[in-house]
Amino acid sequence: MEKETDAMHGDDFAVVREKLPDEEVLYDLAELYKIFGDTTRVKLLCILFEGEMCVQHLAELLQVSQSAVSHQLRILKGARLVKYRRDGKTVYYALADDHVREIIECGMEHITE
Amino acid sequence: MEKETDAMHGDDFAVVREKLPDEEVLYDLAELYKIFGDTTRVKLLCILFEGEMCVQHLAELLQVSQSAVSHQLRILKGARLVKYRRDGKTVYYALADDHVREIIECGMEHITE
DNA sequence: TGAACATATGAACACTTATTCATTTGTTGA
DNA sequence: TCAACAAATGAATAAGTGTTCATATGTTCA
Repeated sequence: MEKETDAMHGDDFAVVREKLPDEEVLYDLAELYKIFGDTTRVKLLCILFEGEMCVQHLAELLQVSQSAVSHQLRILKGARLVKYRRDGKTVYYALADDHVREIIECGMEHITE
Repeated sequence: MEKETDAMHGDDFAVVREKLPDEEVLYDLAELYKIFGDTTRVKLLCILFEGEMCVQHLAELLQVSQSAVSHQLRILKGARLVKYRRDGKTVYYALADDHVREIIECGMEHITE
């Protein structure tokens, strides 16, 4: 019985392991979601749905310090979720692409079900 | 000029605030993504794509302790991302619905682009 | 009932992370 | 060039999180 059970597990494991994404992909996936897992960052991204905005205004809208926003924007930038352009002294941030929108909308569906 | 700028900001803010999801929704959204933002949990969910599995086997597949898996399953259960059924001494976990699959696939697209 | 097994849970610890504060970098206009 | 402003950054701190270890709960079978 024990032998049979072990064999069965072996097979199951092999099948599942085969279909499972690579360790690295799963790690990157978790890292991506980690970025969305913060209220400040999610708010930033949602605000940018409406178009580009400068750091100061983002801070005002979010009611957090300029420094805090800047730190978070750095993280979003690092994950290529936002892009930016400089116009004189001010820097305008915008969504990098529509993936961001899709990901957030996908999560929204689960929330508002 | 300063007055005009302030007025503009006021309008912008009002427009953006109007379209922005409620504070509570954004909080819940971040909480949801926070759950996906851990390698162990993402792996658990991906494994469950292939069907239900008991705690012990999940632990073996993930190479983590039974306790660790159990703790993480508790979190997934709390977020209604997984469901479970008891059969004797063993408990089998499975995905709660297809939302989970969609959310993970959505993130995958961003990774593998 | 009690031994054996599967799972769940609580406390503790190490590690990560978001914000704040102080400072620096970069840009404009006088 | 220098003062004023916008944004970025580094260090420090406080709060949150995942794992481990020990133990409890729940179930089966002798």
